[in-house]
Amino acid sequence: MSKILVAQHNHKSCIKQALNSAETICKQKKLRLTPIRKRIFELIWSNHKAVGAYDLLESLHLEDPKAKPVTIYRALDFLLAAGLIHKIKSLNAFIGCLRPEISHNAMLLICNVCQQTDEVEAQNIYQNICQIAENNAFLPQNISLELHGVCNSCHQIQEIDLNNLS
Amino acid sequence: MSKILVAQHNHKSCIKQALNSAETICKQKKLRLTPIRKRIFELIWSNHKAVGAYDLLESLHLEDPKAKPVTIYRALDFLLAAGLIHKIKSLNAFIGCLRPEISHNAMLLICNVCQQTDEVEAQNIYQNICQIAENNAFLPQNISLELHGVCNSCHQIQEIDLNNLS
DNA sequence: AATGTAATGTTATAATATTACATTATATTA
DNA sequence: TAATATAATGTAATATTATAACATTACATT
Repeated sequence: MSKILVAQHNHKSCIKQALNSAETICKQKKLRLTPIRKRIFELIWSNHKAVGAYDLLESLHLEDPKAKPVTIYRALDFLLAAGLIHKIKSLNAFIGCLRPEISHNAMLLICNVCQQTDEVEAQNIYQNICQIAENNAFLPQNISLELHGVCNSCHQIQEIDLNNLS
Repeated sequence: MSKILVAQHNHKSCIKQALNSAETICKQKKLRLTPIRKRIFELIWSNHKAVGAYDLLESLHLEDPKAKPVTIYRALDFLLAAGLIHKIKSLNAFIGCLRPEISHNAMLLICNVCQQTDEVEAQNIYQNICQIAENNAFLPQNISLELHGVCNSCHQIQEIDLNNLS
């Protein structure tokens, strides 16, 4: 089951699409997606797991041994500001945004088993949150909503494993 | 307005109540609220602002110059596990839990102006989140929900300031 | 009192992130 | 196009947050 799902996901086209999208957005917003920024964006997109800044640095070192932490953090700052990636605060890690073209109210679903992160629309939750804020006379500026758990694939694998054991 | 609100809040009794509550809970759960843990709990409760681990260390150093980071982190781990404090992931900081006696589904309201943090019940949001998770075949294990913005007091102050200026 | 478990002491270091200043590349406009 | 301003990158140092490993002490249980 899991293997089939993996096979179905053509990640190369996934990266390509993300890059195209990023380039379009940067052109529109007149932001400069320089080679470094683009490369780090690609590295973030190398899979669907959140990646730490120093993991990125390690990857970049293969191509540019002189790269320094600040290189990574500058690129991350740019990509965050451009809305092209998310920072997962509970992990101090970064993940590509699945829908950068629209300002969306998303919730991150972070799998504790396979570490893959998904992003789903959560407009009504955001409305709910803003309502509660309003009830408390609190002006919302930034929402951080992260859900850790077990994704569908991993859950199915666990079920299968349990069946095999019994 | 702000001054009146501050005056209304008797923080000494606030700390005292938090401590009583913590002691009751630890007794119930057979957890050991040792002097160190208790002291760090008090330091966290010294105001309603989230506090960093190294700020706590600095405070503790006034009483115990030999205290080390790990002393703080161990106490924090204990207090977190006991449900007596929260970690605010977006700040890497810690805050006393307002309702440790009940397992509650809370949302943290973090003021970007005065840094004070409030905690409000958000049962329906949690239900919402779990519903969306279910729709995505995702098993929720842990929710991190942090809302940054401007609290009532600070908002009122801003309004007053604006009035004065005009 | 003997023993096992939990808590703390102590040292070192890992992991994450930023500051400051020099240099280079790009954009703007004179 | 050259002059200038602004943005991006290079480089070194350091700040901030957090954990690992092992010794010792305190506490709980028998």
